Amino acid sequence: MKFTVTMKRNHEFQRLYHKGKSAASPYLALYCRKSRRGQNRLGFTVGKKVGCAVKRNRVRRRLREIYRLHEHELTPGYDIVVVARVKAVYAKYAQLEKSFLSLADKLGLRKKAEG
RNA sequence: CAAGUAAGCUGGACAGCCGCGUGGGCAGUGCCGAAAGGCCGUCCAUGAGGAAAGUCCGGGCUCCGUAGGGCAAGGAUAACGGAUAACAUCCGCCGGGGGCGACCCUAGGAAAAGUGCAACAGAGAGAUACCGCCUUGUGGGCCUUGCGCCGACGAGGUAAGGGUGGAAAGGCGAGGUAAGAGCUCACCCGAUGGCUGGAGACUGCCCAUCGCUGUAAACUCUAUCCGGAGCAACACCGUGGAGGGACAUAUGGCUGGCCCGGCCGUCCCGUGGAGGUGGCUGGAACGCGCUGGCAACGGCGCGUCUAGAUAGAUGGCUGUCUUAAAGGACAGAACCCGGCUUACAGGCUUGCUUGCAAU
RNA sequence: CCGGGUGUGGCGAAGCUUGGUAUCGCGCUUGGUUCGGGUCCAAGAGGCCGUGGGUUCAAAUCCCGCCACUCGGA
Repeated sequence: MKFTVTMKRNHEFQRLYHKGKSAASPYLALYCRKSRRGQNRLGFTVGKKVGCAVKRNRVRRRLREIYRLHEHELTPGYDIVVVARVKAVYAKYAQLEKSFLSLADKLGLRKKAEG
């Protein structure tokens, strides 16, 4: 992921939950906030409620893959947090992908489609 | 063939494209840096489990404490013999229980060291006479006048029978007796001691004595074992900050109109928050062969190196094959080992038992 | 990684130490009182004591395994 660093600190997540814009679907919740950097910062939250370690890992890996494949479509300069909900465990990859893209559209993160 | 029982194996394979962690190589006069080095690119190798889980035991390792050891407290374990670094694990075996059987289950020391508890029911729960049975005394009733029968009150004997209970104090039979009673006898059961066999627990067509409620996963007693904490241990580096010392306290800067006042420097020592590095994987290791042992397990030889992350690397798409199905069994290393417990779609192998059929 | 606590009618709690009858408050149902409702009075229903085993004559209670929730420390 060329234009992205990961977010690790708890207080960074807390700031986004309180001050960022948000959008939600049955599978995911998305928080974002504009920053002054030239690159995006990305964080994932997969709570214990989702399931055991294997299930949490599977969801997180799928979400990271979705982000990686669509990174070039997003406008840089945002902090983004993706929160997985309980239903995400039972969702297929395509459903998660569709859900993520529609949420990104809602928050205006995607570049205008060119051509 | 069906039903069952025990043990073990497996937990998809291969290929392509994009992407990730670790280790190594190469290259660009690429980028950052004073340098060491780091980043980017590319190639190669490698990359979760049988339970990695729960964190229930045992050990290694590290630190703390301790001259060395003992006692107490607290905790754990509990037939016997062995295996092991050790264990509450494993193997063998004994006793008890279940099953037609293969086989399975078993916290299995001491109740005669002492204390406690045993509700309700029942006459009575180491203690007993409620009903009953028997003997006898007193005073009645009846008529068939007898060594008669009936019931009442009292004194005593009895543990056979009744009912209660989880349990009534060895069981059954015979003798015996007023009625009864291990009171006596035969058989059986149990306990203790001796003898026999066994390494031992234990055992027996043996002998003697005795007949004792249950509960210790109630307190307790006996024997054995245990110092405490845990890789967020621990060691090192450590912008800043707080502390101490040395130099300088002249000039300068900031606050300020000016004076007074306050703050600001460099080096060393030491503490050590955030963060970083080590600890970090070669080990009671794995595979094969030979060998000792009934087995657990041990010995010898040869070969192999096989995750090491730090918000945490295995994902996405596609094809082929095996398959009834792989799309969705259970499930993700976090210092490392030995066990235990729990979860698990299915598939496969072997031994044994019972039943049916055929030979 | 280490250590502790809780689970009992619909809700909140006692009972567990020292085993034998599951109790209390609110709520619920029915009846009465009232013109009607509340209050009050009387009666009643409702609990595999989280789950699976074991010890015991007998387990909510004692012991072991598991599940869920929760607290503390490094």
